[in-house]
Amino acid sequence: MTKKRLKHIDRQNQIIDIARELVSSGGIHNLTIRKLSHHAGITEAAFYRHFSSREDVIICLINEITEKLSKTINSVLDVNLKSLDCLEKILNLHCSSIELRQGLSFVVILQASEFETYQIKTCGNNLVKMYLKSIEDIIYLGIKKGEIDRNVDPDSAAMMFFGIVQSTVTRWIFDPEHHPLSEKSRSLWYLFRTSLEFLDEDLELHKLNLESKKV
Amino acid sequence: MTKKRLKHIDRQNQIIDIARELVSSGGIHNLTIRKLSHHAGITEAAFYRHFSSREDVIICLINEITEKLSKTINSVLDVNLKSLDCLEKILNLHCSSIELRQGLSFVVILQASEFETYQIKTCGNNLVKMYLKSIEDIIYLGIKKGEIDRNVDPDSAAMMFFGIVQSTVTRWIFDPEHHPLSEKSRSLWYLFRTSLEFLDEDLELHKLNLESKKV
Amino acid sequence: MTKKRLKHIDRQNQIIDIARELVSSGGIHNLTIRKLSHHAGITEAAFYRHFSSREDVIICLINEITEKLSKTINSVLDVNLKSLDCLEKILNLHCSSIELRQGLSFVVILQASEFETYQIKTCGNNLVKMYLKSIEDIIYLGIKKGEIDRNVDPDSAAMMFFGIVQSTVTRWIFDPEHHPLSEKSRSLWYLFRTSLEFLDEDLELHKLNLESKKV
Amino acid sequence: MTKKRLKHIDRQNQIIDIARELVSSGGIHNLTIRKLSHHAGITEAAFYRHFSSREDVIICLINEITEKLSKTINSVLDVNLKSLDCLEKILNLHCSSIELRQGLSFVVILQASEFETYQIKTCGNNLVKMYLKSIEDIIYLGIKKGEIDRNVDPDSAAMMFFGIVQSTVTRWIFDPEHHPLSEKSRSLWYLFRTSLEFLDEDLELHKLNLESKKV
DNA sequence: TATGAATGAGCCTTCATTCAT
DNA sequence: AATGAATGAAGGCTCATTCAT
Repeated sequence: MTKKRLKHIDRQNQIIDIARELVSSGGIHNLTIRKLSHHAGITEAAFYRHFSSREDVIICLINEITEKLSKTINSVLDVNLKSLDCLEKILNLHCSSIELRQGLSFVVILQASEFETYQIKTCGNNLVKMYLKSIEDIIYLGIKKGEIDRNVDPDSAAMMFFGIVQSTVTRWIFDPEHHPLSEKSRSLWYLFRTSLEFLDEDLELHKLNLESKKV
Repeated sequence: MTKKRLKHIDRQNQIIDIARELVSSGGIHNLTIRKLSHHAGITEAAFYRHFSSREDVIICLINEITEKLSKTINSVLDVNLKSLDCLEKILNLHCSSIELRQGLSFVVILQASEFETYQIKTCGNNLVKMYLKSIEDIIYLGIKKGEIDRNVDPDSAAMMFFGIVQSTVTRWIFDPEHHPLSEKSRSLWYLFRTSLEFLDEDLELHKLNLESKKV
Repeated sequence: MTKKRLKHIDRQNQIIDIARELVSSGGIHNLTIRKLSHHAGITEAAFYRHFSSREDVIICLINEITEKLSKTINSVLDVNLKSLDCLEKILNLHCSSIELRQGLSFVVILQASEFETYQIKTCGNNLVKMYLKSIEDIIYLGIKKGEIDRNVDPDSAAMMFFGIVQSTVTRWIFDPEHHPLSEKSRSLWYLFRTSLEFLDEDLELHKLNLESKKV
Repeated sequence: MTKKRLKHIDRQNQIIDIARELVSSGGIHNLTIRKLSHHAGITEAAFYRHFSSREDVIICLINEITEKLSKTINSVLDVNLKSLDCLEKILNLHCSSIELRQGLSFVVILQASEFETYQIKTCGNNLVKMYLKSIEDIIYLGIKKGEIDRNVDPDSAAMMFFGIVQSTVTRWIFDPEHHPLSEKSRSLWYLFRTSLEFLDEDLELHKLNLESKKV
């Protein structure tokens, strides 16, 4: 075992990682101090050196997910893409094998926290709020840049986007073989985009229309 | 206690009702035989006269929800409405206080079953499939009747509809006060409808376009 | 179901038979009122019409076994055989498939009752005493008739006979395939007989010896 | 309570000892985690620090008995005695108050394991096999050394020896006062010895016979 | 800093038995 | 003569957490 004598911060991160895996694979009540400790190669008592309670781990886990998710979204934003391409990229990232392997997607952890203590719920709430706000901002920008129909309500669109992610994950969880995450998300994406932009042919007509109005 | 000596069927229904409340208010691991029995005013041993196991209750609960949901959807279909109006009605029903009070909505129970035993998961899967199929059928009909754009993929649209319900419920659970179910669902609905039908102005342009092409 | 509405006595016998099977196949704590009732096709409450308690059934079972065993031994005695041939017959009966099928042999039920209530233990004690007494009587007769060495202590010999049955059954229970009841009992029987009678060659010498003494 | 905070190995041994007593005094279904814990002065939860399950204790108990029994037999063998004297010593040890007090004799534990799980049964089977093999070896040696009749089948003789132990214990359990273990075993032993060796008088005749044949 | 022993509350489930109908 | 509903005690076991060493 080379895992012994890790620094405090490293041990914490290790435990958080294990926590993510446990929740992903068996729901939040698969997250027990025993399993956490055993997987980390420490005693149950030693666990309490690094976290004050089970609640503490869950909160840290959610916060870490919030941060990572925020970073991921921001990294996509850095690239100078159209708003819709940004959203498409984000959706693809959610469905990528990478995110799945390292924690199934934030959706699962989020749902898991729904009925926990007040503090945990608050963290879950922050995660939702942060996520929706980020998506909302992208859509708002898209409207400003004329890429998205100005009649679209950014908040609702963000909710819808989140709904796509959620329903896709739910379906996938219940029947992983028949519903690969990536496939369905593609056709859902086209539908979603349709609701935001003008259909291609309509768009052209739209432009013509606008031009004729100008004249 | 005046509740003593109920008939088998009545006790079963009573227990299912309590089960629904317990899951709604505290997630599936708030559903314990102890709580179930105490709320029903019987001993834990007596519980086993009416259900063979904890799993049994959950399965019955999910099946009952599946049935009720199916009936609800069918009852809406009976009325000879446009497809989109049907869907709107269904969405409103999901958000109505009635459904909430008697079980928070099927979404919560569904999510709760994700990490339970194989049998429970199977029931959950049936619930999702039934629901999506019902919505899909309505959309398919709408396309046939020319009320919905024929380019729309019914399956994806159903998923999107389900996503709307899910994200709305999730948000509401985390912050019930700031996000009353009914309000948000309204604006989400308009967005959803837009993605299925032709936007009004575009529709006209569309017609014009078609006519000009004819000429 | 034609089993319903049996006469009291028939129902009792039926239950005793089921009890025997349950104990034989799973030890005495496989004998539960639930299993007894279900196998008999009656409710648990109805069981108490025929027996006053679980203890009652066990006592009746042991008594019935005591009676049957006594009859079996007596039936063998009727035939006018040599004492040793009687014992051999009895041993073979214990190992016969018939007795096994209808209750594995009294040995198992006997052992099962070792740590039950005082009353049950008393019945078990009666069974042992009756059995040993019967065997003892046969041996005593054999000595009187000059078929068995007069130095043999009938009580001890009976115990030894009982020991053969017990150890054979024990071995068989733990490894039924490698130790068929009938095979081993045969060679054990020869060994036992040797300890009672004179070895053939010695017997002849013995006779010669006696004759020479007479002269 | 002054017994608190024992070391793992000590607690384990203590629990095994209690287990032996419980089984001895009330059969295997008197061995409950509750009783085990109470007698050990710890909580039921604490029990699980030292054994993984009830099955685990039973297996450990049987294995420990197997080891001790093996050691006992081997210690007797060390002394350079005649085979028959060895067996007599072993029989006496089984009946000695020492072994009784510390676990009633292996016979009871053996019978207790008959209807338990596969793993427990396997351990019981090992115990029987080891015991019979040990006795068999002693008898085989006796035959080789000319102390035991060469016509004797060692396996059957071992079974017979085991049978003596079993029937003696059974009788004693059902009626401890009227059947002290030691008394009966003595006369049984003589009978058993007779079946292995030549009767004294016959032996002399035998010798004469042999001599006359030589002439 | 880490461990090993222990706790108390809770889990699901089965048992023999009772009693009103 | 039988049923259906209920009981109280006990079973094996897991949980998050504490504390002396």
